Amino acid sequence: MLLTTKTSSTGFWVCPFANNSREKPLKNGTSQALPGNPYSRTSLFPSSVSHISIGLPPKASVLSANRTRNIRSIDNNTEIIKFCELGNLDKAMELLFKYEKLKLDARTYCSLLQLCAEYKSIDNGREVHSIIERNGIETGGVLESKLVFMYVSCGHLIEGRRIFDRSESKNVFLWNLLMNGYAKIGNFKESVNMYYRMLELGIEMNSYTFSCILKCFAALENVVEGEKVHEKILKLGFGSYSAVVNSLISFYFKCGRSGSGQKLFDEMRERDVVSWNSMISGYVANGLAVKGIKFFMEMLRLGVDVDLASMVSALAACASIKDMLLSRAIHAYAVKAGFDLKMPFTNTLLDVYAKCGDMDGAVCVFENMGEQNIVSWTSMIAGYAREGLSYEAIELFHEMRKKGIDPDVFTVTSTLHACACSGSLESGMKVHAYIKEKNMETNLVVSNALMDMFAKCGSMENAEAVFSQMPAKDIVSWNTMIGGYSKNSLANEALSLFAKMQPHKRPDDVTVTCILPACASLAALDRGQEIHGYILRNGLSSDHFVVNALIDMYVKCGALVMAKLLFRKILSKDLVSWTIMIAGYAMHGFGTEAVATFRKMRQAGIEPDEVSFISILYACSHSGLLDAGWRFFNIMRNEFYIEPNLEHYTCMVDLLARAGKLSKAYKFIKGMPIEPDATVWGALLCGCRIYHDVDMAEKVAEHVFELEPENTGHYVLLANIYAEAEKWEEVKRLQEKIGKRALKKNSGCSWIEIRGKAYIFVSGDSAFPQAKSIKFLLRDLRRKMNEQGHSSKQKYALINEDEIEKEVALCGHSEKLAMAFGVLSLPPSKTIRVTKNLRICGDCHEMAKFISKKLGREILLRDSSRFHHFKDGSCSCRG
DNA sequence: ATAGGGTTAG
Repeated sequence: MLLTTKTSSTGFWVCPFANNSREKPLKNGTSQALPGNPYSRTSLFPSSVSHISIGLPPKASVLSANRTRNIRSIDNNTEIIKFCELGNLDKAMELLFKYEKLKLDARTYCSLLQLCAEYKSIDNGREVHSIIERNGIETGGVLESKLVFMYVSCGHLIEGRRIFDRSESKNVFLWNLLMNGYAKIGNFKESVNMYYRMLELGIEMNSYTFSCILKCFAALENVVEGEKVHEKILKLGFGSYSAVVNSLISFYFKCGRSGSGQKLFDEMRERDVVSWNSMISGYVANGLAVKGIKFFMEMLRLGVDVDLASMVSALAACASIKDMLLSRAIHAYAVKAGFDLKMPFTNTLLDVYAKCGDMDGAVCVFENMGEQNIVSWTSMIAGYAREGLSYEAIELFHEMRKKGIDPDVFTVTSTLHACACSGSLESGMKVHAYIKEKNMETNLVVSNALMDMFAKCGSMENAEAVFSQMPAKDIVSWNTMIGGYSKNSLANEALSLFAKMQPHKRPDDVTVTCILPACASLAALDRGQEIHGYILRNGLSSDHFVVNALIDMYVKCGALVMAKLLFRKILSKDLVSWTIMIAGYAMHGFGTEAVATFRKMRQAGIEPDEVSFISILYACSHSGLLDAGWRFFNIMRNEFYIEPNLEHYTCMVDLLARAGKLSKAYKFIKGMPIEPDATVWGALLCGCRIYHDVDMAEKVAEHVFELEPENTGHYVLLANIYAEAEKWEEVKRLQEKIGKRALKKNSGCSWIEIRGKAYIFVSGDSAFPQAKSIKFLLRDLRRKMNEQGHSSKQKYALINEDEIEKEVALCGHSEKLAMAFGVLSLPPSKTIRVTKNLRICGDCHEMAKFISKKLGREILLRDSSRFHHFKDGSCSCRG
């Protein structure tokens, strides 16, 4: 998950830790009422008629045929009503058509509409409606209510609303009905509008009204308005209605006010099962699962009748604390109580297994539950995704579609998560196509998940496309984009989006952990400090992710002292905090301190992982701690059973090469159990340059060129090795090769931040601020260096002839220009902090040392691989 | 005649 230590690339600086490998959800309990919830209390088939279905089995048909004979003599109204009571909508409709022209009783139409509502049969409902209209039946009063009820129940709110609006006798029942209808489809704003309208018109509200409006304000997270409703409830004397108080309790829990919920519960005179259940689920939703379980236990102790909801909530609590033992006990209890075969229960049980990481167990529940619904499938997908089994998750997504189950928003977000984790853009695109097909892009959570998937698959263009067309963006949307830019090495884009965000949304803890890596990668210390200020002002510094990101930022901006200070202040340092600090010491050339920190980490009982080993090996190689390096390499393999990866090998080769053990390094590479890449060979090539081993360099270069033929850096390195050995023929040959391949050289660029503004210098570019004074200063310095015997060694400059000319004219590389600019622009007491995208060149290194001595300035230069701290004529990298 | 608690997500 962490650190991408490519010592030879700038990738190293692009945030390791802070990126949002923080998968914690931002808000809990924002579950919205989904339309068509199969578990609503109003069962589709009332228990009295549950054995009769619309498509009648043969036996039942005979039965109803007999009945038809028996009731033939009875009048038309009674006849239809009889069938309605039996739940036989088809037959009732048949008769209705038969007597279409007759004016039937209002109560007959009412019965029919009631049945249509129960079966959610909009087509039949519309037929009844039109027959009523054609016969000119007076629809005032009950019939009108029934019509609205039918439309709302069938999910056709607009038509229900039309009748409601025209109605002259709007009673509180109808108001409640519509308000609830809007709430059910998630249109809480319209419910709230209706509530305010009721207030205006002075309509007498009842307990149903309050239950509904509290649910809406909870969903809209409008605590203030909800509290006003609370006052009204007390004033109107509804404070003792259990349904109302229960609604209040869940309202407070959903708004994160557990204390208020608890207080209401304590003060209740008569608690019913729903009150208890609200407490369990309330605490679970607020991350206090143990407290939730305590309420469940208390119910059992007091002999309160637990129902399905109690069991499900208790089980959900087990899932959130991953308590398999307790969930087995609850499962056993559920078997006794007969809840174990209910869909919500099995689904939750499945989720417990999945959340505990036992996917085999989850599969077992899934296969044995007989019938699976969309929740079962989604839990499986989410489980696989969490376990990193992305392939399985994506497979299930397609499988459920084949089985005819339509994935919903929950399903697609889980699947997208799987695509994101595995970085499979292709699968992600397929899910995107499905989302478009189902018009799900309008859903905020879905859009956020889509952007996250695109960002993690490295396609910020696609993420941007989704982001820009979102009508409403929440904090997660902004954080996802900023984090995406950060992780995709687009630090400037991250910073500019961060700035754009401010007028819309207040940055939170996640935002700052997303933006700090961008500051770190740009070495933008001033910006980083501003954000540190924001963190302090807004009390975000108690968050682990924030503090770690902050330390990482300070390390990478060269403010090691500040990083150490913050690190010392952390009370419970986690693996990431330690690893950042070890890497920090490593980058700054404090190998011994890195080793000591590693030891302290182990003393603190923290187990190192492969990333912390990369850091410590990197520290050893950059400080030349050969023996220590080997020791850690062996500890990693033998004590922690961590198989070294390419990055570990690169560190070891680097370590050997810097120590001059070139042939040993060569043999080491040859003996690697995994295929070495160009970076591994490149580390050895660097060693060849230090020790002027041309023969070895040629051998090594072959491998490097083969693996990365397009990387000019390698050719330049070999050319320099030839030049230093004065093999000019070879140099020329290589230069021709570079020319023939028309390889574009990575142009060097350096920048320096002065009072929050970054000044960028590109080598070969003559347009930069204060050009005259900089050139003058550099020429002067060069002259003084020559006088003191620092001959500007020609070998440093042998890269490319045109460039030499340019650079001579400009008195040097970009880092020289930036340093000179720093000398001119900053007061003498201030450290000059320069950042370079490539490695510092030898000549610039010499000059930096010279400046530090001659002008008494401290220079901190960050190149692509480490920090160079120049002071009193020497550098922390010791050459 | 309508409600309050219960499973899946960024």
